[in-house]
Amino acid sequence: MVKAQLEIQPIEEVQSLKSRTYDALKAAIGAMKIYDAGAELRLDERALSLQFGVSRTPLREALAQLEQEGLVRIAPRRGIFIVRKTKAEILEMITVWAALESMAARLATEVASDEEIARLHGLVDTFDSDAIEEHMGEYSDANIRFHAAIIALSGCKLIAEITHGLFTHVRAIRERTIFERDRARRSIVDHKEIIEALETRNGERAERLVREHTLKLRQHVEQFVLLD
Amino acid sequence: MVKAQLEIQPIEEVQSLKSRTYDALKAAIGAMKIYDAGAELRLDERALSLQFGVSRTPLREALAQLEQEGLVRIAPRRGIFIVRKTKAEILEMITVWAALESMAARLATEVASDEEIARLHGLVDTFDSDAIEEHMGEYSDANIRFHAAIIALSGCKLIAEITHGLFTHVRAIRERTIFERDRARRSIVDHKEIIEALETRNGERAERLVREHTLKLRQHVEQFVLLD
DNA sequence: TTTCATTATATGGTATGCCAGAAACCACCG
DNA sequence: CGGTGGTTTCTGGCATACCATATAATGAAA
Repeated sequence: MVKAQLEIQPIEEVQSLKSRTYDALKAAIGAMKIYDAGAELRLDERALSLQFGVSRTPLREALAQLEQEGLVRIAPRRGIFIVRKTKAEILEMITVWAALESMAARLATEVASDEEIARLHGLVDTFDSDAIEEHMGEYSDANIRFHAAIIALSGCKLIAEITHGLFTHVRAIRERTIFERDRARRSIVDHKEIIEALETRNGERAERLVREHTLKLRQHVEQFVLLD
Repeated sequence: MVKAQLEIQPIEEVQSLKSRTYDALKAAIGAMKIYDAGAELRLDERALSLQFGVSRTPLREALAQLEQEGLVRIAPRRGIFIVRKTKAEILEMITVWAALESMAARLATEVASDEEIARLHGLVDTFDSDAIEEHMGEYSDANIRFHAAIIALSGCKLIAEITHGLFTHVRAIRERTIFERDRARRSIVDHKEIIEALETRNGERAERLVREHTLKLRQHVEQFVLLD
């Protein structure tokens, strides 16, 4: 049915080539298996400018932003390289994640509505029962969504922003993670406990559970992920 | 005495105009009272390029980085504006700070040496006794150094990096903070407690004290800082 | 005098060309 | 055959010119 009134939609804000190039580059880097042995980490400005169909100027501005964000390193007169994070750096990222998400959980107990918290159940129940093994691939995504949901519940945009930035880096090593099947199951138990703490508005407990849960991940990565 | 062998020293790594412009711009913005009423928030590319004596290209790359960092906003065809953070955003930054520094304190109890922790005393004892009122200006700096020291003790570079970035924004409102004289005194008490928790390797307590201390600051800013 | 359309101008966006440094290549010499 | 010095080439750094759009200025019509 066509509405009687004008369909006003935000004018197609044609973004600048710089920002579009930025997005495209970021996506391309994200989709790349940069930790594989033979991975080509060097970026060629002129080649990229041809591939994207833009001149080097907006491309370079996009690269400058990616450099600021830590995704690439620009070596003057040497080349532009995709940055491989060291294992130590990944561990630090997870540590920061633990700090931020646990704070988010605490905030959530103060500001989130009962309905919002209840909605978390939908993000864990999906993987109840024994179907876990078959959905291991999906588990990781669902896992991420659960944690993102808690952060959203805190209402703190900055925490969401920072953790999202961290995720960009961390997910690149996801494929190098050896998921023992038991981890997913234990994880779900943790998640349910976290939800319960949120529901009972127990800020201290929610914070602690989230922190410990994420620090478990850190330890797991430290033990089982091969890097460097 | 002149040594018999050549004095090799790292060659003066002349930074690119882009990065030098970035530093200069960041410093200039930092030194500016951007929250004053009549503050000129608009930046003129061509004027800046003349003032810095560089062309617009490296200047724009520096601006792109500052935009990524959230210090300026580039409105296509409209202008480049220094970003004023809203009070809500400042509060979020302090919240993140609390989360990260409290995690840093926890880490410090695990990895810092006794000597390193002992050195913290030097950062609070300075303002012992009643000399506080006269040094109110310096207090703020010393305060910052104390917190930075704890973060350094954690050994987590990423926490240091992120909080440093936050500080860039937060210090801009420092001059708008009404410091009741009592706050500094209570602050010192808090600091001493924190040191004690670190010395006794009480991670839980150190984390809690730091969090509560910083959240006090948040509440103080919420109550007494005028913005927007 | 006010308003609206037109024009001018200012400002950021993009493309391009040249420059300098670094690396690769090569020829010459030991 | 290996190493050294010179030359070429490749790549990023920078400057500049031009373009597109937003805004200001201007003037004509109501």
